[in-house]
Amino acid sequence: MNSIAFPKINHEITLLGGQSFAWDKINENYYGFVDDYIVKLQFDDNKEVLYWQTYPENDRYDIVRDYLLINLDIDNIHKTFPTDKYLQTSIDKFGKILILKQNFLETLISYLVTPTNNIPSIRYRIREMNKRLGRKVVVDDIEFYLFPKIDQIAEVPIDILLESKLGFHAKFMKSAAQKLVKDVRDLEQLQKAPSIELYRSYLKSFAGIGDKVADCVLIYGLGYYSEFPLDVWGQRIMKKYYELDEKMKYNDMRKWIRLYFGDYAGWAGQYLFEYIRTTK
DNA sequence: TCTCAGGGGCGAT
DNA sequence: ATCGCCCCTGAG
Repeated sequence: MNSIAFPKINHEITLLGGQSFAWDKINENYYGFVDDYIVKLQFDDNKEVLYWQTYPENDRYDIVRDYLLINLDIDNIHKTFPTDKYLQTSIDKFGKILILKQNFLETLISYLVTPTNNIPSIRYRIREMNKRLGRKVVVDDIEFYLFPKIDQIAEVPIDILLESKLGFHAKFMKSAAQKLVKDVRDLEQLQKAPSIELYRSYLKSFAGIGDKVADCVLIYGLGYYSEFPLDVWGQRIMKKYYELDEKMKYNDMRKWIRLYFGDYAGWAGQYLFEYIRTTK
């Protein structure tokens, strides 16, 4: 395994906390599917050193660096946060949490599975799909499967997705994949002149993507850290802990949050929800 | 064995 | 604007 100095990141929360469904912790090692690779990570007890390797092609540091935002100074992000007792307590308690830079297409497809599913269930279903459509990579005698290519999902018979237990999400996934294949030119245009509002309205033009899923794709798949996905649970927390109006709507709440938490509101959300989830 | 909610969104009223 | 329903799984 390769090693690099790595700032103290709470890897447990970062990798298994629910922003990504790609990681498994097996014998103190983390294995995850990232683009065309299985990535293996290991952290020393002091969280100062990261050991890593990529498979089947080894030593792809660029993949690890970009995915884990190795060169980003998280302290600078913390400085943008408001003085807030919950946030501060959470950072003191958990240390640094990272928002992973996930593949855009994978994030979009994966979050179509999230409505009315819990995290273990989402992870299970995505792995079932990967088994059927993704490339197999064996690491440490364990079989892993990569996330399928978007055109594979576009062309796959719907039955294969249904066998993967994707249920009523299957048709959304397939039609989304078809739309993504068809929209290559539009996506290139969006990448040339990226804008959060253009991306948001593009995302919401997909069947199966509403406000919440759109925010998830914006922050986790596109790196718009100002976005703060609000599931029913998050809305409940905001109402209770920040005394927001009981009838406040999604978009009004989003505006309030953006104003209060600042440019990295979504990043702040990782700390906030983790804290409240574990100390309620 | 059975019911039911689980990190939403859609379509019909 | 509100309200069933979507498919499947595991918890109780």
